[in-house]
Amino acid sequence: MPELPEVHGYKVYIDSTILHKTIISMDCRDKKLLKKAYGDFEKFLVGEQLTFTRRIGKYLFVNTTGPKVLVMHFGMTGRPSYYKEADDRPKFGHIVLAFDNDFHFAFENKRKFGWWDLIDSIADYKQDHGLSDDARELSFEDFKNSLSTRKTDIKKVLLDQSVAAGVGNWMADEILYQAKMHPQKKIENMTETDVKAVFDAMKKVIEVAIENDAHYDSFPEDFLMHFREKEGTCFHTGGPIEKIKVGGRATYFSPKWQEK
DNA sequence: TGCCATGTTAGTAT
DNA sequence: CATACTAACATGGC
Repeated sequence: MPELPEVHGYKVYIDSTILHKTIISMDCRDKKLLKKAYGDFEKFLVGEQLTFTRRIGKYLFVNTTGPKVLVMHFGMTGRPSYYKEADDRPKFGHIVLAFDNDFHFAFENKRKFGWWDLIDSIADYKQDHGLSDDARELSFEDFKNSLSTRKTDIKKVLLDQSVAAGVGNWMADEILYQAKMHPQKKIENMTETDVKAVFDAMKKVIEVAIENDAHYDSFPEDFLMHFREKEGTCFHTGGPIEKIKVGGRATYFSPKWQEK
């Protein structure tokens, strides 16, 4: 479930493995994962090198020595994998690049919700897809301004990639737990102090998750991740963790701790 | 066996 | 245009 911290980790991994090597071939088992024609990917990637990456939210932009930028989105079940022997292709490595050092790069995607695209400009893409600045770098001013026009539940707004790019379902629950905010709290009923509390919690959750390599088990003991599953008990109140639907998404929270 | 999960996108409705 | 709701996408895991 790659959200901002996981994709950050993927970026670090990719930066340390496949940059500055010439791509000698590409293989794609399922063309549905490609947003452009397969021939375009071959044309613009084979013979080129990947130069540097940039992450905005859950999107990873990979610059090349050619005219195009490769965009990767990992969907719900994606991850990168770098390996040597062609026989070691991962089971769900649906897209593979081969490099001139004999190593391979697989874009693993168990449930095929991830995809690749080829674009001309990151700035234009960000604009056209309504992506906000990455949540890790987002300013409080921008966050506050995005919220000011909204009237719906805070959790729905947190999941909106035009508000805080990179926040996904588990992060939204964790942020609201840390901020002591009910997921269905209406934006219009939130004070500036409330908004700041959510913003600060968002920054904290992002940094803690990145520090721990998005490894949930090593998160602090008062993080919701540890008792998010059913039968969980709130660290602070000892009360139950409840599961509801907000915006069609499974939402876990502590009713005693997170008041409306 | 059948439901659930994840993130985005598209379609429709208000 | 903003917002909201639903379905679709794919498929492993429980």
